[in-house]
Amino acid sequence: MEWTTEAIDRLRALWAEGHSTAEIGRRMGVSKNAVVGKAHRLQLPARPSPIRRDPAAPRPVAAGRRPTLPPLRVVASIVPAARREESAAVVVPVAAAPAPAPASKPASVVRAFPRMGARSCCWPIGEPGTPGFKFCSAEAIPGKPYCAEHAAVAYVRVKDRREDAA
DNA sequence: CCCTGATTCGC
DNA sequence: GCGAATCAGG
Repeated sequence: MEWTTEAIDRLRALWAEGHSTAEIGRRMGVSKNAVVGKAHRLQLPARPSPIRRDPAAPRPVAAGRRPTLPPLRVVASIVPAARREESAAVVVPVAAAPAPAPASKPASVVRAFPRMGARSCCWPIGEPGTPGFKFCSAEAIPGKPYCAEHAAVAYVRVKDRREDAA
């Protein structure tokens, strides 16, 4: 979005008229995030925020962006099924997945992937891209990519994710 | 689920 | 600077 002076004027006007950020976004053809972002930068008068932010509060870590987890890119490609699990978040042993430089499929990982169709646990053991890397390979729960032991770790309820991820 | 605005930070 | 991702609340 190129914030021309005209666009900024319009944003200011709509903001002053009390439209919601999403509404302003719709009218201007941008996302509401773009609107709030720009409004914030312009230091337009803040709206009453629905959320409570204790100023000196123990903010989890980073509100906006999660800490960068390049590993998830690699791991996600290893265990795509896990990402589709409803209402669940995937937890992966971080130590097991420090992504090597390339974000695109490392051949070593591809080679290490268990034969598709073999219902063996896909839980990564060791470091992807290193010689010792392998998968758990215990018998997986039918319909899940992991054995019972690792499925218990891999699938956590989303609402509980914060506790675990913290 | 839908919605709200605020904040962070990779780009 | 931009804005998606994420937050937290209704």
